Amino acid sequence: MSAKVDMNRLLKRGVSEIISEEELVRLLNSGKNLRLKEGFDPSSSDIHMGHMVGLRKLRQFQELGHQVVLIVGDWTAQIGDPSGASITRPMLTAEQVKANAETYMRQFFKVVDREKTEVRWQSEWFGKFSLADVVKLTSKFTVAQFLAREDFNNRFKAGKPIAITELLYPLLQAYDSVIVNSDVEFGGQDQKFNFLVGRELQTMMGQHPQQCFMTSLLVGTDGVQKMSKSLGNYIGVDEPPNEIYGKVMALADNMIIMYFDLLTDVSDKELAEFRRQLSDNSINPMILKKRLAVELITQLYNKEQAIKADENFTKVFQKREMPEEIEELKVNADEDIRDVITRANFAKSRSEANRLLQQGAISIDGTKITSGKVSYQNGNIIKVGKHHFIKVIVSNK
RNA sequence: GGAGAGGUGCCGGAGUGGUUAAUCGGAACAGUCUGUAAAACUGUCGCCCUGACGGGCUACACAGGUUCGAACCCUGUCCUCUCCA
Repeated sequence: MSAKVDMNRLLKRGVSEIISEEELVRLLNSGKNLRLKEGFDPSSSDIHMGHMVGLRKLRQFQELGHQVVLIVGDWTAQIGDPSGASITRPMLTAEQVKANAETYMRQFFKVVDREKTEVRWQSEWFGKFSLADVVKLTSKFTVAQFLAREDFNNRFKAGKPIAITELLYPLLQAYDSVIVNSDVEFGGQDQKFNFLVGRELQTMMGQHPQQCFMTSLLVGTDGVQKMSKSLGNYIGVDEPPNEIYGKVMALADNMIIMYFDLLTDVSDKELAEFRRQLSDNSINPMILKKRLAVELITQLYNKEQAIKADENFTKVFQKREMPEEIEELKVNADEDIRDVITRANFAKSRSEANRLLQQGAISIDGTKITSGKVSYQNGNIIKVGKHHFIKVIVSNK
């Protein structure tokens, strides 16, 4: 193992809290191959940049030779994580869980090394659980212990409901740690309580308690709330390069540094330089966002795709030219253009298409259209808004 | 078992008999501007006909009812939440 590991980068960048850091450093220096536990809920399957902060950490640990243990929470998925706002979640069928898990893992391994990952399904052990086992497990903890958790405490004080199953969630998660003999558990800061229960349970069961590695929460594209799928302020890991590029370019300027810090490998020195340039206005923030977009797409796809997306952006959005590839659509010679753009999915309804028409958002070969009645010629390019294009193929009846 | 609160458009949340397709905020979309798919500004934002003017239809949990007229009043049903025991 390389002794020249950049501990600062590993243990500081994108890290919110480590319990305990001292012990973790000791373990890292011991030469032992650590088992790094990360769990996920197959109730949702998409990974976004917010998750990527943690996945990148796993990757960095893997590069030091450690082993990731990925837990598929097919059992806890049915309970719902209390850290979320909503308590009730629909029960998923076995097929749904399986499909979600597969999607999740495909995305997970865009960042994490599959070769150094062990995948375990909760049902492997909880499937055999009896009521007696559940009672035994619950008997190890008290209500007071659980009420110490901030989320539970707040809700309790506010007279808001706490489902009994929610209390079970941390217990099950903790039990996972025992089963896989976890050395370090990874997750967001909101997982702290669950992680700590894991430590206690492991100790009770005669294991060395796991270290808790909590990564920073990434602020979403709205610039206010943490990135999450349900808030719709996310950039998905699985989105096409052009989408990712676009969403990055749409970020508010004051988020640039945070994204570089948490999601890329640019050095601390360079980061400081970016900060300076932004504060004294010696650089157009747009330039940095382009760099950020390229870095991210390179990580998730490859350099080539990143460059392609970069070129596409410059062409289509900055120079307002047409993209390289434009989809084709067959139209009838006398078809109303509002029907055409509705059919092309540029408008949800004809009414919406009509509004676009009135707003002057539609043009054919660069000429603005004000009436729905137009005649087409093969190869006409219809443009809707700033960046929707379609090439017309006239079909004669 | 008892007491109470509430279910409104993508989301949050006003409205409590007529000028309400329904204030406002957010999201989204369009336009202007710009060194940026940042910011700012303007507009649009149920469906359908119309280039526009204008018109039609469907909507405020569900089903009935009262009324010239109901998201708003009454009855029933379903659902959610809180408190006391």
